[in-house]
Amino acid sequence: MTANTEKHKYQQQRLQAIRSAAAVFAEKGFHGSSTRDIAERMGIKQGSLYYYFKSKQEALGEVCLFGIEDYVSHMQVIAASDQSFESKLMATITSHLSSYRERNEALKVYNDERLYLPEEKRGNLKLLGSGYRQLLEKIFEEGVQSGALRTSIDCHFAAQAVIGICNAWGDIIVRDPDLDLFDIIQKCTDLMLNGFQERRSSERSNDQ
Amino acid sequence: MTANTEKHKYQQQRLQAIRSAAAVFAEKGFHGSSTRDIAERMGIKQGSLYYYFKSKQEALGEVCLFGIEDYVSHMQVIAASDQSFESKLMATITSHLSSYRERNEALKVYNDERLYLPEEKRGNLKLLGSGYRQLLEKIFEEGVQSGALRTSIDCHFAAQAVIGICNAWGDIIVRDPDLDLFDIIQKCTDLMLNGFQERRSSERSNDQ
DNA sequence: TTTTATTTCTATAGACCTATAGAATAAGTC
DNA sequence: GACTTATTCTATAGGTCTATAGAAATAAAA
Repeated sequence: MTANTEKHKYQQQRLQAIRSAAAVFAEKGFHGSSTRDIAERMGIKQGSLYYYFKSKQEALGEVCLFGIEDYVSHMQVIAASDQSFESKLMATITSHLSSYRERNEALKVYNDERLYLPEEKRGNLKLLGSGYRQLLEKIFEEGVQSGALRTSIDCHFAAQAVIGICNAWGDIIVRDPDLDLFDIIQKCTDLMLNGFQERRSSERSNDQ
Repeated sequence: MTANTEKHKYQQQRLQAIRSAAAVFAEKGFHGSSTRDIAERMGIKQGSLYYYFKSKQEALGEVCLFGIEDYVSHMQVIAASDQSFESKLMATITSHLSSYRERNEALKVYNDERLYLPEEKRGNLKLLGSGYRQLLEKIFEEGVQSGALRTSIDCHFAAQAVIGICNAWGDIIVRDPDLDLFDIIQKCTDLMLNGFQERRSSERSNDQ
């Protein structure tokens, strides 16, 4: 019984350490946090933390990975599905913003602090992150081909814009937990699809 | 002559100190930067910096203020003008993104590091920042009234979205100075007005 | 030149921080 | 219980950092 429920206690505690580090890093930033802060949050002494991490920087790496791993894999599921473009876009936004709500600290740390990782680790994470963006870009390309999107749009720009707006709202969501997540998801999706402008029946040609 | 060109040398050097602090904070974050880094960048010794700042935190406050003051005042000009909604929106995006290009470090510092300021100073800056957002919100409200925008849009959401997307692209612009600023400005404006979706002549009613 | 004011320097106190080493305790196994 | 392994603790070396004090240098004024 003990073997199954606790596995090795080490794994549980290490996960706890990652979560604590995520919370502290999110609040104070990587350099503004001390290993004492992290240890205290999980109820152990500063020195004991090094039983779980070789260094503070390794902790940052684990937090960043923890922050994006399953939101990237979720995107793979969305991209592989055969829903309409509109559904895929909404699913992407939903997934992205929900991640902020649920595992908010770690994702925020990934966005804001990953540049303090050593070159190599940052490279690995960058692969994950740009994989995410490329999947989204592909969804847009398919949207263009299927006729759901205007042919004039720049899919790279579009993917960056979606990610950017999700991160911006994610930041706001993290700070204000009372916000209606679904409302924001709908409005973001609507913005991406339709923009804010009233549609005129008469086509204007003086675009600029 | 000396009185006019040099004023008191103090003011020039202090401005130089603010710029140096902005550059260093933008690169390494507030807590990741040392006063030695800042001093070295302006060619003086660490201790000498305290002739211009009472503390490192005061330096951060000055950088943040420097970062947003004229981009806020520029927004006041835009809001008070009597251009069309489309022009105002584009002017806003242009102003915002150009700020990133020109005074990029300080504005980035304002966005990323202001939360490390003491309560009071942060409050002052928040007033400026939310003044900016309210002006933008008002532009949207006028757009709705004039019929340029759909009546269903949430102006608060819209303003946050514009700011969010500008900051997201600002971050990208700062890291990649080769990007075509005007191209991004146009695409952002187009996204906000029209979205990505192809316009159908037949109106669909199953919106969701 | 002498005097005064401005700017920068050196040196350091005092605090905090990371990472390590080795002791101590708890848990598991025979 | 005796033995082994896993987890946490205490203590500290060695480093860096902020902020201050007072000397030195430079510029301005008299």
